[in-house]
Amino acid sequence: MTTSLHHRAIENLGTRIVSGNLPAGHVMLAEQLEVELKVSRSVIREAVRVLQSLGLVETTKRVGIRVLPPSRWNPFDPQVIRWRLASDARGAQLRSLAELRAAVEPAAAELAAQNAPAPLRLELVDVAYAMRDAGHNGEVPRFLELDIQFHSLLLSGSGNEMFANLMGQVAETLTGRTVHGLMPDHPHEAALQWHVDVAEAISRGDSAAAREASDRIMRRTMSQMSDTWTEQPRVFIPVRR
Amino acid sequence: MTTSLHHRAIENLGTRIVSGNLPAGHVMLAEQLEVELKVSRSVIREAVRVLQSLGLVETTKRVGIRVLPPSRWNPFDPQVIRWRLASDARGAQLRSLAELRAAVEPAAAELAAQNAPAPLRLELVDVAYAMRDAGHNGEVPRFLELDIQFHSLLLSGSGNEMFANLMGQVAETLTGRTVHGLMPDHPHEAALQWHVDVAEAISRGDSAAAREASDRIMRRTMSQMSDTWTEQPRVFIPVRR
DNA sequence: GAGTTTTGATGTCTGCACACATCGGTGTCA
DNA sequence: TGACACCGATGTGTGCAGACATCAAAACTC
Repeated sequence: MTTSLHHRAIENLGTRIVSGNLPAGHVMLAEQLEVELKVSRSVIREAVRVLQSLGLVETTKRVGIRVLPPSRWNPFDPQVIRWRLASDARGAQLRSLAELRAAVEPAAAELAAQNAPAPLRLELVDVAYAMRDAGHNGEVPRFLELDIQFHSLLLSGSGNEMFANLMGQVAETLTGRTVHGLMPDHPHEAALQWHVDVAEAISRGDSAAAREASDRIMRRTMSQMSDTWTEQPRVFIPVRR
Repeated sequence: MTTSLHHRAIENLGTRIVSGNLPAGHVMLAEQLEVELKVSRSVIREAVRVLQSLGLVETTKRVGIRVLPPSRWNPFDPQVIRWRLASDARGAQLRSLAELRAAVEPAAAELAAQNAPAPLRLELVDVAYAMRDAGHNGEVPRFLELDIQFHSLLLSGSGNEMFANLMGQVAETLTGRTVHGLMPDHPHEAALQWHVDVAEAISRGDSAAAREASDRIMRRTMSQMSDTWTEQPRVFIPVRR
């Protein structure tokens, strides 16, 4: 009752498709889904429309509802990301997000140093120092919270709405990293200082220093996580012409 | 006739919302939309469901269909990007995409040098040299085509499906740049060589050189376009806690 | 001001007509 | 006789109309 029926239908089909349970090329009939999910046609139709806009299925007359291959999915949609994180491809999704983050955050730091509003800069500095303290004291949950806030502020301060939109996904990777025990109780001392460096550089408008310090953080986290990813298969999306 | 009714309804409402014609907070009634667009209720409902999944509207009982502020839109959705490119915010959208591209492409080049399949590397080299020739001969349309192909191959070769998915948007920015007369008839000589450098570096698996050459290309294009963007207002998305 | 009732919009279900892609049969021609 | 083009039957999504259920905002009562 808490969520609407069509929403539940979307979740059901979305998770099954992304998990590979419903493979690409598999065709379903609207009528069959009605009885399977025990909902009416209108609910099915609304759910299919949303899945269609996400690139997960296509509908063809006289054929039915066909599941599309992963290369057609919208990899930036929050729902698709969530479903992938809940599937066997969780590792590959985390790597993709981490690579994206590693590319974007230094650029965001550079832009934030140029454009961020003054209050945001001040808050960023406060959070960086609070992070350092929490890290020294081994307060893991508080450190995670501040870490998410720091990187959210950084992305938001870039003034690029696409960068800012990655906040949610970044939070996923950070929490995922701590939940999976990939974070030590006491974060690396240099990394803590680099966060402070980023905040201070942004605060004084030094875009080059901000980018460089952020880049250092990203390179460290990437090298830290790369060990666990080597076995993840990479997917090459063909070029559409 | 070629497009379905619900698709036309999505286009109609999507363009009007993104253009600001239907401002944030504006509420509509499904019944009212039926008569306005002269379609049945089911068409309206399916369209609203899709717009809801894009974060453009929310539905509340007893209130209606409320338009959400831009901070809630999904800035990575291809439809949203297309609507923004067709609106007054075209400049801001192009800048966001260019900033994203500038951040991602060097990282993609680095990854491609490590992971790209052999045939893709060869094709990339061919395209780079073809680009250089087309640039020297002032064949503008052919150059644009090859330019798009080059950067598509690069992103695709990274093996990161999120990077690869930016192909379409990158094509938009490149065509938009030439259409708007921002491209000279004879591209910068050094830039042409940098493209070759990227391809060669990827071909021989030199990830550092690939990143550096790609970074040079990006820095040049950004500085080239920055003049036209200075007047575009930046939007700061608040941090959600 | 707190609790209750009313109200009005979305949410869900159902039956029907239509459009149209696919498939198989029919007819024509070589 | 065989190959091919045509064409109608069939099945499925698409669109429509109307009914009832649900639930939260708003009005009302105490």
